[in-house]
Amino acid sequence: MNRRQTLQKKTILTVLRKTDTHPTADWIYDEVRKVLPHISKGTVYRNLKILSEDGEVSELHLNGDASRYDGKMSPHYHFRCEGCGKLYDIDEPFNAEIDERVMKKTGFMILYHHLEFRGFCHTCQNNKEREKEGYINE
Amino acid sequence: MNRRQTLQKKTILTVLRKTDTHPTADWIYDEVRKVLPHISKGTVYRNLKILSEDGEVSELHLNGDASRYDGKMSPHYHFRCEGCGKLYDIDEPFNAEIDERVMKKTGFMILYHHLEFRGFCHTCQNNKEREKEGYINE
DNA sequence: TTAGATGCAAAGGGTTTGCAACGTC
DNA sequence: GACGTTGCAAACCCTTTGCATCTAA
Repeated sequence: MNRRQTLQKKTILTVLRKTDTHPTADWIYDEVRKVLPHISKGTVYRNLKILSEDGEVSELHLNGDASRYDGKMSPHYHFRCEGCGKLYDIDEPFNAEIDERVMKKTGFMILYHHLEFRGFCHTCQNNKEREKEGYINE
Repeated sequence: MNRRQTLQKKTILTVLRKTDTHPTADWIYDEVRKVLPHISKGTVYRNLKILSEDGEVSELHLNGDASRYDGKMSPHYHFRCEGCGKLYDIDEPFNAEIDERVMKKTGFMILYHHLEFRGFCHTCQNNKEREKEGYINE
């Protein structure tokens, strides 16, 4: 099962590498269609799966909605706002020792870890303030 | 919008508290049906969402499959085996300071964080060994 | 009494898949 | 030429929802 280099796959990877966001398959599909108008969603999904298996991108399963994909492969952490759902990269030093420590303790072979912070971003904190003050009601 | 205590909700919570696994809604549905044979899946989903909103259980979005629910509410970490997909609780001290630190650095209001280790469990490590030795082929 | 909860079934929505045609190696 | 890949559409499957009925408070 040897992988082939297709225009579709290359374009998907380019799109993903070019953005700083963590797009959904749907967004990627729209973006790729600007270059390859006839690409199908199935192809996008198939390639995202392949790229993820090959370690070219990572698939993030963060909430109940659609998967998101990350073209930034250096280890880094995330922050998700529970107000607006936006995902941010966190510039916090990656802790490599913790894998080692847990590996020793558990005997599991640990390859990496995901760390995600949850809370409210600046905008949503402000909105909460305004809610409290009575400007916004639900 | 006042919450009511129903037999369905109580049973779901009991089932979830009694297990050490991280079951899917479907497994919970089957389990609850042993006691309440006429409960519907919609009710299970609705209650899981309510319990999760109320902080009684937590909903884990770990991979592309179905959501899993965790009745253990004390903060703890997870390990997911990439071989068999099994999820384990990790007995590693919960790091509360890191929230504080990232909060100061970013200005985000951080409430909590999720940490998940990935790799291979004991069984799957052994299987990989056997694969290498040629006993298992793909 | 009344508004929240249930059961049922249908709809939703992201993702996967079967298949014939196509393109890469 | 062989076989991995594509486009298309239908199928899948987990989850949500509308609605009449029921029930906890």
